[in-house]
Amino acid sequence: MDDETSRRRVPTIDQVAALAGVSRATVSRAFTRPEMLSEATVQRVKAIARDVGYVPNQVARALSTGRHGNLALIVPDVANPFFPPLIRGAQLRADEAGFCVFLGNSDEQAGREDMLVGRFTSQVEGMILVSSRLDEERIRLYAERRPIVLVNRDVAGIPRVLIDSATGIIAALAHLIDHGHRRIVYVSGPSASWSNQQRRLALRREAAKRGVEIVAVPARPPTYEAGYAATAQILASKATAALAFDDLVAQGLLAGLAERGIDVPGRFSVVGCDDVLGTTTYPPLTTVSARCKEAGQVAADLLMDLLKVKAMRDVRYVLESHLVVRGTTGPVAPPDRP
Amino acid sequence: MDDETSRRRVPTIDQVAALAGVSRATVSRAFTRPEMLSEATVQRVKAIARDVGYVPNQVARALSTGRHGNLALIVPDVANPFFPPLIRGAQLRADEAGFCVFLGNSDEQAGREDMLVGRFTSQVEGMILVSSRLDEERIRLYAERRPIVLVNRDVAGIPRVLIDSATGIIAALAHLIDHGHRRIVYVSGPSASWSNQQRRLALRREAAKRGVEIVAVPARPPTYEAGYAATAQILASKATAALAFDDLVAQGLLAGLAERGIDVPGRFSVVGCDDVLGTTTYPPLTTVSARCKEAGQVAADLLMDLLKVKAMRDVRYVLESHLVVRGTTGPVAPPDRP
DNA sequence: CTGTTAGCGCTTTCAG
DNA sequence: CTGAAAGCGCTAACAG
Repeated sequence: MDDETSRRRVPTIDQVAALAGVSRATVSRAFTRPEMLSEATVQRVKAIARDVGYVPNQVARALSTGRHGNLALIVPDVANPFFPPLIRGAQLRADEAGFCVFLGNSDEQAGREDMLVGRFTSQVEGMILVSSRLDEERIRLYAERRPIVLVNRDVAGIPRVLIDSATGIIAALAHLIDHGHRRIVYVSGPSASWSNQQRRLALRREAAKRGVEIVAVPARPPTYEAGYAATAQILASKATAALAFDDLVAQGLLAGLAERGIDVPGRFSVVGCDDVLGTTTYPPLTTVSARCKEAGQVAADLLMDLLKVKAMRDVRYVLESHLVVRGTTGPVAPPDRP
Repeated sequence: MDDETSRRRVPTIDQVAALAGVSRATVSRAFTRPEMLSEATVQRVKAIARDVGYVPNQVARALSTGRHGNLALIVPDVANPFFPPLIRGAQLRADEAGFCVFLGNSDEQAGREDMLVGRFTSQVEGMILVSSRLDEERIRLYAERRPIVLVNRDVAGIPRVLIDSATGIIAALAHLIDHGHRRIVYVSGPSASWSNQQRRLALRREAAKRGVEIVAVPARPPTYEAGYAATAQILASKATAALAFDDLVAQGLLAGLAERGIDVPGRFSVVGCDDVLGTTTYPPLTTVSARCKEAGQVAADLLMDLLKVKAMRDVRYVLESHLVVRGTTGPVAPPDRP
């Protein structure tokens, strides 16, 4: 038991009950179901509670009810610009519903994610796992204990929200084609990534349909450095535009281009993906908006719905993306005439 | 009581005890005081626990001990690139110490911050308030209930960690002076901000000492847009370099400069602050590194120390900053000779 | 409308 | 070294 510092003088339900001359149940009800009590009793109890500074102990309440109004959000890396808006979105909704949110950072490691899930389980009513690295079996196991919502991870039977970049990618391709581009490189990301697969596939399919050529150049891991390093190869492909796996890669490419004195979008067009860098650079990046904030909101809403209904439905919520045209795309340059 | 969905199948201490053929007390001790048990018992209990996926219920433990191993971190805006590294840092330490962290987003509003603090109080052992908007009185009040550590907020008597940009700013100034700059603008941030005051003051003092001229141009709120919009005024000042309140503002300025065809660093030098954009842009930004990640780590460590010692010391931890020279600064341009 | 009676799952003396 | 028993503070049937 502790203790002198942290719990000293914190009044309990019994003290209030004694003072008010009622039972503990009555005090409890005065706070949780006042409509069950006479107006007078409620007032009296509350007045006394206020006097002695009584506040129901959430921990005790949680132990008894199993509901503590907490949820957990686990992401691979808080510092990756893709996640903060998502976190923000989820938090916004949680806040509105009076929920507190635990944040976990898995560091992209399944082991750490596993540990975090364990640590959170008893303290939350449900969890949101973003880009989970856990294997399906494990996810299913945890989902049996607590409602779980997945983001950007497609496991049948587990509620999930997926950001489908296909729509945006297709729009981006159309945009480039409209501007006369006929040979376009896709700077690809992690081959195991659900997002990368989506993007690559959509691009390939659409390009075939439209009769333009796609050249794939890898940038792995998908970072600024990788994009920068890929510049030479991209240029060598004789393409006039590039669509990058994400904004970070696109920025790297932009840097590589700038360093070679190649004007963007005058001589080369670049499209990013995710829209996480916003307009923080020059020229502002044309990109496929991933709506990560919405993904967070939807996931949180979904989770809290599940909590309410206490029924596990097989939800697969797909968020479409769209193209945001800014300053890095333009008409294909006229051929050099020396 | 609930319930079928949310608590179904979560193994309890009793099940493990039964399976291991020991008492609950022994299982409990296997996790909290293994040194009290024989090595063999500990192993056996833990093995079984692992098999059935037992993890001690933090809520029950908290009710019994008064300690729940949670802490809260409240920031003004998760999506502001300054905070994620800080969050990451704090979390890293908390994790290592077995703490779970609640994340709160105050949206820069004192009211919301206040509400969050209230909501968290009963569930955490302590809190970290980053760039708190609460007034001192309120902070002091809360600090009486639970240990509180402040980041970038200087309230006497409350443990705080401050990122002192002065050292970095002075280095930046020296760097610019070395390159021949004699008239430099400071693109200032929120006047109420502790950080802005630090930066401005350091710059002013050092400039006076070194005999160079500082021109202040405001960018409020400190955003990309504000930096961009300030470009004209900055140019009009006839300065040859600018030091921006933060990296976002610096980026805005960079965009404004690029749009006018002014070469950086050929014709104009720019220094950012905080080092949150990293090298994600071209040219890579010369900036004053704020070591935000360390700030988070120190704050978390400090808080957990406080928790251990149960004594409130008046700590004022100052983190110095330093200059990171990248590609946006260079020698002052030779005068135009038409 | 209000009281009684059991726990929620875990820790912790106190005995063996 | 291990077990038995007594709660931590609150909620939730079930009776009245």
